[in-house]
Amino acid sequence: MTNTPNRSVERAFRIVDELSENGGGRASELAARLEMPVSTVHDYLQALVETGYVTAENKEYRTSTRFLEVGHRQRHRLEVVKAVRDELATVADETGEHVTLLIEEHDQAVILAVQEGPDAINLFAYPGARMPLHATAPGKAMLAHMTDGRVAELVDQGLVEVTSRTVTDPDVLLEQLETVRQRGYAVDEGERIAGMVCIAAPVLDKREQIQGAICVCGPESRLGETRREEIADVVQRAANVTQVNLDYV
Amino acid sequence: MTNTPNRSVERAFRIVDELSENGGGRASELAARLEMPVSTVHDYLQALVETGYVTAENKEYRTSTRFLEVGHRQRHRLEVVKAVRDELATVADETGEHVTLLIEEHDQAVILAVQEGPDAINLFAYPGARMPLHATAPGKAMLAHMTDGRVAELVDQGLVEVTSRTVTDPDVLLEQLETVRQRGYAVDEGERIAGMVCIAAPVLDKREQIQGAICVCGPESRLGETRREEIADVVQRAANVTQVNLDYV
DNA sequence: AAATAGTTTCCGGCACAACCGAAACACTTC
DNA sequence: GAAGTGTTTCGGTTGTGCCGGAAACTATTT
Repeated sequence: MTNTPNRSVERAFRIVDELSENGGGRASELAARLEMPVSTVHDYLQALVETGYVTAENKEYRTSTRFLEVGHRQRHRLEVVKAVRDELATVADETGEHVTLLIEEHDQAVILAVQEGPDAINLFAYPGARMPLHATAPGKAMLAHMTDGRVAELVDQGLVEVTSRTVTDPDVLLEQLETVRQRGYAVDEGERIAGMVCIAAPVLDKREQIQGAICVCGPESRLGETRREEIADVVQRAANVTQVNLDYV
Repeated sequence: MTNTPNRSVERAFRIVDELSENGGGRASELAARLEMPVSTVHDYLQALVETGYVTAENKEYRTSTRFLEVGHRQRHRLEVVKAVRDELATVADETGEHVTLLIEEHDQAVILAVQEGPDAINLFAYPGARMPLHATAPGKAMLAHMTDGRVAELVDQGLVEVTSRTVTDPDVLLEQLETVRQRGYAVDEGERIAGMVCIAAPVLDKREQIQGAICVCGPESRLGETRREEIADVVQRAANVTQVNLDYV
């Protein structure tokens, strides 16, 4: 399975990752961190600069804006983004909270768009940010509509504990997913960020395939039982509209 | 100079570019387009998927959201973006037009942030979008503050004609750059997009090094002589504020 | 069902390019 | 100006990327 998937490619992106995490660096720094010979790292950096995906400014290397370009182009093409159009803004207005659109990719939940309502808490949410599926409302909303086999696989990979409230028991998770299917929306109570409650509805296409999730996040203090239900309604409506757009286009 | 900058890296990113341009594709498609053996392309795709920068969905490959992530992280770290904070929004409000923040990278002007005013024309402007320096107001604003040597180098590489109005004569360009330095702002009259006028002011740091440019774009019909001067004032003020933030932080 | 065509995936041996040690080269710093 | 730190160049060896060919799928047609 894990044969030899082209070492050069793997190494090149290891370097990119490292650059991205530390916001840039010098050849020797990277070499030390990645435990590679300096000369090798140097060769790679040179090659990466040549491609235009890395820039060098006086021996300081950093990832270039080409990543933004590629990222945005792809996002633009994803149907969900088109379909969700101004729904996110509506939800942000109506709830006042922090609203995001997410999709599933590589077994993780990834943010594609962010819309902050007037009272939104400032979260570390930006397009491209990723998080485990089982520890978030949108993740659970999406999991609830995947095949049992797929879910089992993910469970097997282990349910990482993000906060003390994170669901790590497979049985509890499966039970919650059933609830999600019944109610039509998912909730997370400080399972990813302590003190934050998130409510998310799944976006499905006409074949009942999961395409993403719309998520509202706010502080626990502000989200009592009744307020949650209100929000759940708004989010579900937005998800439905999106679904219609998706099928129509 | 152009020795052998790691062929694998170059090829990997050629494939990424191709995927990005066409919004994805199959192994054989790419192989045909890039004139490479299918098996080779297949190997690369496999490796790319392994890294997480490409996703495969039932034999359809596309660039993953990791590009967004890397791009946004870097953008977040660029000082100009922090410094420009809400200035863009102010400019968009005051002018009503399409406002962008750009930097220079790899001899091109690259958009980092977009803010649309109430009357903004819908342009193909997104973070990461790039354009030639000499054919845009922000580009000229930045060129005006680069060393003569640097400018000469770029001129030597040729001044591509983007529209019929694009400045392609080196002498004219140099003269314009001088004007930019005197007036403090640059103008482009349909030199990149026919019918669009752009006005841009350079953002410098305390060492007079160019850090970026703020740009306002609107339709020719709406931007008469007096209106342009008004906009020039607004943009220049915004650039100044940004500069102060930049030096202060 | 069986046959056909068009893919993707696997395999393996050869050639050549990645790899990295060592040396040369830039720099600071004392 | 010598010593220290980091970058770049060089080149021989070795391991791995490369790609032709074949097998395994998938889809479509008869």
